[in-house]
Amino acid sequence: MRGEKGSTVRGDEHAIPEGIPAGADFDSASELLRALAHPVRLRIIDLLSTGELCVKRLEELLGVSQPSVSQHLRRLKYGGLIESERRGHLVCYRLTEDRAAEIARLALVRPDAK
Amino acid sequence: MRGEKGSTVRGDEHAIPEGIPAGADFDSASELLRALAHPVRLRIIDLLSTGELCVKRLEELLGVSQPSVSQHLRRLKYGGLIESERRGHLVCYRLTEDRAAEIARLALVRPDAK
DNA sequence: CTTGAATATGCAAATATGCTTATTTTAATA
DNA sequence: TATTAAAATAAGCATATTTGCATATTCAAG
Repeated sequence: MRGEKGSTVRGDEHAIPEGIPAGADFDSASELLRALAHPVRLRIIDLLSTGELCVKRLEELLGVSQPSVSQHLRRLKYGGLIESERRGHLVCYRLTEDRAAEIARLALVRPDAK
Repeated sequence: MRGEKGSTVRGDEHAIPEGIPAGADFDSASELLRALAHPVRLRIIDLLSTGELCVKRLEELLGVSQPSVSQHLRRLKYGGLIESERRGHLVCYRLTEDRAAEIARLALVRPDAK
């Protein structure tokens, strides 16, 4: 991307229709969605919606290399979607809020199986 | 991406926890989220949740160049989130289903204003 | 204080995105 | 038919992601 980062606002706008959640933050929202917009991360969120899981277990369940799992977890963590806690020599992850899981579930619903 | 495309499945998995929507299609879901994961597209979805709007009007409301608006619209259209209809020399767009707007609204909700 | 398992990081190459500036297509009208 | 407005496409770039692999780092036991 070349521009700075905010939602581009080039000219003056006219009457704002409505429906826009007051001071909605479209940038943060899109970041949240980007964090979720990856098959592996979606599966991680889905798996964690059941309960806490450690990296090792996720690696097995996902069938993805450990470094890869860690990277995806880091991304989700930066996004504030999950949090971790060390338990012995395992590091367990869990969701910090339900929003992520709700969005994931909505996105996973196939309205009309392709 | 270097590999094919599907959610990587490298080894055999063990007991699948649960919570996973049967034959959930994580790839399609992540595509849907990627389509929404952009501030301008989120605003478009939000604006359209109010009702039909033509490109020209969107261009004004968004303060984004016409080609850019068209590109975002095309992306949303490919994702099946919106549909268009020609009205005179204007082309109007509207949501095809509520899912997109619901996800957008969920993502826009600030649980704890930063 | 070694050892081995579990995690985290760093990199480089391949892709994917998004924006801007033309150019083209479509349909309405003079 | 020639013109014009509106929208879609194409081309060129700069930047971001994703991946796979290699390499650290961190712990918990011995």
